[in-house]
Amino acid sequence: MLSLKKYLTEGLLQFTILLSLIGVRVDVDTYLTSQLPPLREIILGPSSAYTQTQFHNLRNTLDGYGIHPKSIDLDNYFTARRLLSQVRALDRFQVPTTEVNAWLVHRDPEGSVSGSQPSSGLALESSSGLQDVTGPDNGVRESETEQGFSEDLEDLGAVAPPVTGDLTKEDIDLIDILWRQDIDLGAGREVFDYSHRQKEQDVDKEQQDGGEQEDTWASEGTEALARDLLVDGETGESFPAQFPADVSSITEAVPSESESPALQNSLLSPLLTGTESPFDLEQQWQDLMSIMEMQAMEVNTSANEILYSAPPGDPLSTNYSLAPNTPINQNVSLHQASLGGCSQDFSLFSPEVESLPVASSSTLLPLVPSNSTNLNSTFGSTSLAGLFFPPQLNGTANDTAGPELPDPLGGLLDEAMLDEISLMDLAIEEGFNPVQASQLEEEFDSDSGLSLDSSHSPSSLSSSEGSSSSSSSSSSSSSSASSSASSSFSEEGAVGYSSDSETLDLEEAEGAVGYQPEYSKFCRMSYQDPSQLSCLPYLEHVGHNHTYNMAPSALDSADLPPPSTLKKGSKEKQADFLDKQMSRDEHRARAMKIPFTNDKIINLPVEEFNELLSKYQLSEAQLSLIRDIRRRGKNKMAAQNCRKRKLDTILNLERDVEDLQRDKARLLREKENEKCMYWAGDYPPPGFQPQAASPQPGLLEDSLGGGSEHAAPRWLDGSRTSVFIC
DNA sequence: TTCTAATGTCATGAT
DNA sequence: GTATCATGACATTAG
Repeated sequence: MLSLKKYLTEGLLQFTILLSLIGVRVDVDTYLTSQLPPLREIILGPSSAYTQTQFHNLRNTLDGYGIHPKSIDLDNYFTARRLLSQVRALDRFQVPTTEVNAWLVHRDPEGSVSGSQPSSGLALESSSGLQDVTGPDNGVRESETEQGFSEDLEDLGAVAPPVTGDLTKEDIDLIDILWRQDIDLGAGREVFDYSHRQKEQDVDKEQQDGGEQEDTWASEGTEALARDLLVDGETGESFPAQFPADVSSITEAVPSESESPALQNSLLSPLLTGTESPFDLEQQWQDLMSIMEMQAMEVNTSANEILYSAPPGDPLSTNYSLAPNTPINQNVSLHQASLGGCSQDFSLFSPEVESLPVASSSTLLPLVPSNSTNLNSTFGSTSLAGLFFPPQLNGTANDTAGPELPDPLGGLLDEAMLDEISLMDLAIEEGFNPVQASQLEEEFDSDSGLSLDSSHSPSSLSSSEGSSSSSSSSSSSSSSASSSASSSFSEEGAVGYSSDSETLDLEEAEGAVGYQPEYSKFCRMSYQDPSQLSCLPYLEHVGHNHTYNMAPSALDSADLPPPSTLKKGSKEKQADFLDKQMSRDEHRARAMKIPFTNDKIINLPVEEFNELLSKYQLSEAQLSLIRDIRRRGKNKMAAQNCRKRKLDTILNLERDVEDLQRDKARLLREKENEKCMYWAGDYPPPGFQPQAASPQPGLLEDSLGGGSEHAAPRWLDGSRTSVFIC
């Protein structure tokens, strides 16, 4: 294909140049840019802008109707979706399932660990593992190695290269992708690396031999670690939780680095499923049962006691140097996050982590958890939650979880925050678009009987709707153009073109549900139950507008507080603003008391849409309006798509034209540098010895060999030229 | 006041 | 026949 491209491109250009030399004007741009899509695709490759797509079908295949498959932001979509899917796992405890992916990924690089021979890995790594503990140089070297490992993901293969003869290149690529996802999660390959764990196991074994560990310690740690294993929602891969979801997991996560071999086995067993010996399978079952037991038991206190009762002489306890009153929860998170190359991985989210002390001379692991302040300061910015919560919220959450709070419970992820994460999780499953989180929640609202339009304030609604209906239905221009600008809510999301009007899209969505667009992403739960805001102190300042469906007059006359309150005044303004933001169809829908939002009407698949219609007793007028709204909404989306596509096509054509012009100019310059061509009519000028220029095959008919009396070659059209080399 | 860009809507054809 | 999409044409609105 490449050669074909090259041939076509060069051939056409040469052809064009030759034609232009004989006076035939050829518009290269016309032929090469867009007028011949197949030719263009041959040369430049297929363009999604020219692909017809059934959006409603893709809606199902793309796990929701959030993004258009032709969207150039599809990569961002998947990236964001993956990140959000990781976040959603934070609030869930997921029992490690028998996923073989992790095991395949983390096979011993030497190939000596055949799954049923864990001891071989132990033998291979035992010496180095000991050196890591006792030798400061080695510790530093390991940290350096990890740093380099995480800095260059391509070098990750050196840590645990999947040296397996049976693996194909696709397998290796898949493994690397899975690894990268683990890296994104903050779990370095070492976390899953059998050899690496075996190394730690050796350390622990030595310590256990010294009588520095207790059996209860190990059992607690086993359960803790097992519970800390999460399953990637996207890949199904088990991985250690970086952010413990509850206090027990947090407090127990600290000893997870210094537990007994049984603990290590528990960590390994979920990852070695399918390839481990029957003993390991049995061990895994035991771990699983212990996990189930731990779910019903509160063991954090005992774990803490065990943790703090570690002998002071214990090198590991010295390393972690945890005071009993030290809030360790987030330190633990970071500590775990820093395992292996995770510290660098977390630098993806915050470069501050890179400035952390990587390793001390006596530490086995690069991150020193005793530096609680530093770690806590970085946690807020490095946590995944920080990716999705505004800094303000994140900062507040960090404060609540900071070391200044004596209660270690205060550092946990707030349950309400986890609810938010769950909500975003649901939004992911519906197509990631955050706007659709509101849509999804609206569905919940509808299911719970909390009608969006009618149940909030029916009395005021009727008044407002009456006014709006009279105005909107009578005068088509009653709604401003801003409403149209904002009405692209899930149109953009549904059809995929990520326009610059995301904010406006949100406004539209909020216009439907009555939220302030700025806070829409984080106030979903409060819509159903504002009291839940008490659990989210960082959201208390959010001025919720629950009067969105009230007419301004109703807002004035109703139970509005005195206008002296600036906050309330802004509410009123926002209500007015949102009312103005509504499109005509929204006004009409409210006037007709349509019990669901326009977004639903427009974006639901036809089956669900019909189901929705069947759920309600709607009049003919309502049904007609709903169908009109759906038709107009879809057409609006289509129009936006069409314009966007048209614009993209124009821009692409412009770019192609520029490129081709540049190439053409370059080729002409090169040609002119090689030869100076004179148009000499039929005969060469006197004094010049004609040298038959090498004619292009098929373009010139060499008449020299044809017995012609003229020496000059003859063009196909019969004209004769002489080409002389300067 | 006019022009222009952006957007919504309708009609129509295609799938 | 219906639903949906694509697109040209026109209307409206804001700047």
